[in-house]
Amino acid sequence: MATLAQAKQQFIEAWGGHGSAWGINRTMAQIHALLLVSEVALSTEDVMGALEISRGNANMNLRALVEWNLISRTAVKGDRREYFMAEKDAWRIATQIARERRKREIEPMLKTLEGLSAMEIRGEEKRNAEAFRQTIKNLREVTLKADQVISVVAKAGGLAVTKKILKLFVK
Amino acid sequence: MATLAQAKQQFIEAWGGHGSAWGINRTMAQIHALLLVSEVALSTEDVMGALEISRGNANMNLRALVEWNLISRTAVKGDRREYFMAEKDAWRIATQIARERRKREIEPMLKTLEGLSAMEIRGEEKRNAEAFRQTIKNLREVTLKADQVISVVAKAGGLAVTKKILKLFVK
DNA sequence: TGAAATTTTCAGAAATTATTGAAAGTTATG
DNA sequence: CATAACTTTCAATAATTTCTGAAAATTTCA
Repeated sequence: MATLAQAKQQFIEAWGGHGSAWGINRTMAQIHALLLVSEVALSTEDVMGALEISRGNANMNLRALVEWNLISRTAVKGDRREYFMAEKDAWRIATQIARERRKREIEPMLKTLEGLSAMEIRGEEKRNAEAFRQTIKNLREVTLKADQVISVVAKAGGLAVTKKILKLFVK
Repeated sequence: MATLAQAKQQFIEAWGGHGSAWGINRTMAQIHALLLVSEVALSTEDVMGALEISRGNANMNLRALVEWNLISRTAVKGDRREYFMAEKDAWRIATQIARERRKREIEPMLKTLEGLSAMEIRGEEKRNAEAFRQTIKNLREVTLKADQVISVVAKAGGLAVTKKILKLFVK
């Protein structure tokens, strides 16, 4: 039987580990976890202390989390320091992550594929050039659909709506 | 105006770059790209030559791609070497990647969250423990839905079906 | 079976990415 | 406006990941 502090610690470590699986670094994910399970807003110093990391590291990753819209800066009256608190709504966390990853992974890929589509190819091998062009076109089309699936889900009204939609497709 | 070879080269480099954005390493993505735009199956030597990489590197990443089900081994008669060819159907490529990432990113996260859910927490701070438990429960629920969304799409009959489904939700 | 061809492994090297800590930069307040 | 409080930057370093190349293992075929 664990204490609350131990359970939180375990969550922070696990979240840190998973973070690296989906493209954000361990420390950023750990800070996110720490704030997710903190009852109060935390200062940079608090984060440094809790995770035993340097000021520079804490600062850089807090800023990144703010950019991802997963945490926000907040003021504590009578204190000049900046405090941070996490978005706690799981649905918003998920859609925010989806949005951000879409921006980082899918959009650049679409740009690349569109660039290649627009490219004119000189040369003799008409048949091969055509096959290449078709491969790119198909990849682009599928990537675009993935993009749309993510957009639709990220814009859906919330978990309840998504559940209903899913029910239509899951037997 | 580019030659076909130049266009392919550009695709290989771009695909390599994007690969690292979604968790597979540059070389693995480049090999995948190379095979995607190759008209014929290629041997390990061919891949080493085309991308100027070592045998060990080529071998390891070809095997990883086979594990991801993005390429397959194939035989060339009269040749004892193994040859590799890529799945060219864009829809299958996408669903295969989705499946694999779901396995690597979502499943472990669900395991973690379930473990934490099952954990009994001792201690005085009933209210705080309850809030923690609720946070985990919500994260788990949303992760599960994400899992299902991916499953549904990955099992859908193909691009055409997905397009139709999407039309119901995109104005 | 045995020798040649091919594939796999893996320890060390190289490349990349993350972290530190101290200095520079900013901002608030007496 | 001077100084203290706090935040940001960044060059050096550490940690991690990827790659190489040669040796070991496996497979094929005469």
